[in-house]
Amino acid sequence: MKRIIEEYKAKGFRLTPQRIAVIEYLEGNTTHPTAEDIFIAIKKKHPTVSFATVYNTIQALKDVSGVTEVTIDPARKRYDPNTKVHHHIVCVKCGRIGDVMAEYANELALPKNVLKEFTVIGSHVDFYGVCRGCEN
Amino acid sequence: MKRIIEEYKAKGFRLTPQRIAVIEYLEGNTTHPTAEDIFIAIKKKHPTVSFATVYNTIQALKDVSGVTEVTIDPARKRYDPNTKVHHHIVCVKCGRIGDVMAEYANELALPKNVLKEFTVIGSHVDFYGVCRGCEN
DNA sequence: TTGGCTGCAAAATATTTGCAGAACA
DNA sequence: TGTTCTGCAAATATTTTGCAGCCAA
Repeated sequence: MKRIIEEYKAKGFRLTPQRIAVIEYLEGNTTHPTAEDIFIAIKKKHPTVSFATVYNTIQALKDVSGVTEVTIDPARKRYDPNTKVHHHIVCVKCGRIGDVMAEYANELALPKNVLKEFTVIGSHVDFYGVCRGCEN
Repeated sequence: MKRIIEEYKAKGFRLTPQRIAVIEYLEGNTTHPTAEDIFIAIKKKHPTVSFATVYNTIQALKDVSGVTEVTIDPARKRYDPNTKVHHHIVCVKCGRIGDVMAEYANELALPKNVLKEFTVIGSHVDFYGVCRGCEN
C-alpha cells in the first residue's frame, strides 16, 4: 500500500490522517469491507470522521487504482485493496467473500456474436458456494 | 415463461393482471431491466401499479426461479428472465449489458486453498468491454 | 497562503415494509 | 369466502452532495 501513498502524492491528492487511516485499514485486508465497515474501523482512531470522507477517500483510491469495487454482493458495494488479477467466491449462507487467486482470461472464449458486438477489455468470475463454517 | 405461470399456480401464487404484465414484459427480454424499468413498462397497462407490486412480483419470480438477479451493475439490481446458464458483458461506456451464451464451469479450475474452504455450487462471469456503438 | 479536504446535514436513489381495501381462486 | 395481493405511504438503507471552516503542502 506504500505504492498508493506515492501515487496519491504524485497526483496531488492530500494525505490527511483520515485518508491514511483508510489506507492502513485496507492494506492487506481480505474481508471485502463495505463503506460502513471502513467507516466503523476508521472511527476508532478518528471519532469525528464522516461517511463523506470515507466515500471521498474510496473514490480517490479508485482513481489511482488503489481499490476496486466488488459487485458480488447485491445489497451493497464492497471494496478490495488487492489489485492483482483475481476473482471471488461468496458463501451463499453467510455472505463471506473469499479471494480466488487465479487467472482465467485465456479459458474464457467468447461466442462470435458477442465478439461482433463488443471489444472485450476484461473479465471477473463470481463463484458461489458454501464455506466450511456454514456446512453443518 | 409458460412454465413460470404453472409454477406460480402450483405454489399457490396468484396470477393478478399486474403479475401477468410483469411476466409478459420479461418474457424474452434481454435488456436486463431494473425494477424501475419494469415499473415504467407495467405502468402503461396498469397506471396505478406501485413499486411494492413490482418488487413483490420480482421476489415471487425469484422464488420459482423465473428471474435471476444480475449484479454486474453496482448502481442497482437488474433482472434477467433467461434461466439458461449464461454470462454477461457490460459496456463500460454506456452500461448496456449483453448476454454471453456459454458454459465455462469446466474451464474454471479453483486453487486448492479455495476448495479447502468452500464447496463450490456455481459461477458466473462478468465481462467488461466497449460496445460497437460506443467505440470512438 | 490556498486549494483541496473534512464533517455536518440534507438530499438523492434504491429497496422494503405496514396496512386497509381489493380481488383472485 | 378467505387468503393473498395491491397500492399508498412511510420507513429503511445506501450513497451522494452542498457548503462553511479547516488544514496539508
